[in-house]
Amino acid sequence: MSNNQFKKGELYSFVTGKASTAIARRLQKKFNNAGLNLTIEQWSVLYHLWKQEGISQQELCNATFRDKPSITRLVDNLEKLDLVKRVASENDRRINLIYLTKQAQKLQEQSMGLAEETLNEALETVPADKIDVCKEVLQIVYDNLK
Amino acid sequence: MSNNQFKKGELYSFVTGKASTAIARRLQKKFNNAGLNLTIEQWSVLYHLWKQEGISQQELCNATFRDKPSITRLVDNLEKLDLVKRVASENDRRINLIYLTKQAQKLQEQSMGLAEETLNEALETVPADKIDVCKEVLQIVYDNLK
DNA sequence: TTTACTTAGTTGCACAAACAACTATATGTC
DNA sequence: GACATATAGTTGTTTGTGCAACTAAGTAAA
Repeated sequence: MSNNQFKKGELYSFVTGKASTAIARRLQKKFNNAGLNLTIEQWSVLYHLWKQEGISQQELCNATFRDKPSITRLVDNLEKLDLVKRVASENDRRINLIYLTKQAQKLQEQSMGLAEETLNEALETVPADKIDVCKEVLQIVYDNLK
Repeated sequence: MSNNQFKKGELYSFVTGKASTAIARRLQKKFNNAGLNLTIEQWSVLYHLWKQEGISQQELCNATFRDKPSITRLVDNLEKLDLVKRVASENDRRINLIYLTKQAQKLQEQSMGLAEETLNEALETVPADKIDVCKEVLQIVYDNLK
């Protein structure tokens, strides 16, 4: 069917995720400037734990689209930063349930504020209906490939 | 002005680039299956060299949105794979001009074909006008943040 | 021409991703 | 219960990114 929207020059940005890379860099800078000692990847794990803590590493894999080794190491580093704790499940000894520390709970409001701020800067001047179309397309892309 | 399009659940995908990550993974798999021993990042450098070779590492930085150390190492690895050569500029001894080897020239058609194929799979079922809006929004995002 | 400044590229370090191979625990079947 | 199989998580290796600090080479001004 060849959806031939993509002449050469346009192919590149889609594959490399120019826009999302720019967003992530901007947010990382905001974290650094605010003295938050936190990577975007670590934040993305906390993001899901703020919604619901006490979930397994496997559930974090599914939520963050990462493989198991990536989550193992992110949880390692978050534990070193004293932001999460691994707690072995009572029912199933294979499973680690991940809980937030008090310190991590304190980070939620500030970091989510910076993330929202970043997106507002990114989408300044973009009309709401176009944002909606864009979100829709990106969701379809993900669904087509997952 | 608070472009409040972003409730919590939607914020995440934008920051993490879910869609572009999925595209890159799919393309990497296609490279692997085709026996192309090439990372997406290496391909993204070749991509610009196929358009114009003999450019400097700094120009590759600008073209690929990477910093100098990243390009240094990508060129290192491409050199090890015998896909590019560094040639010191005659006029300015600080500059390395990057040239493609014959082997790299052979990769262009096949890898670009796989990239196009990937995008067609990603955008299957997405109407052309929506793709256009999406491209437009992503470009604005990039311009707003760069 | 000596000094200061700028630009191009490299190196070291910490962090992260993808893959393969591994351990430990659980489950299902005979 | 003993076996095979599946699932959860870890470790090793290669590759890439971002930052800071560095070297080498070019430029400009005294």
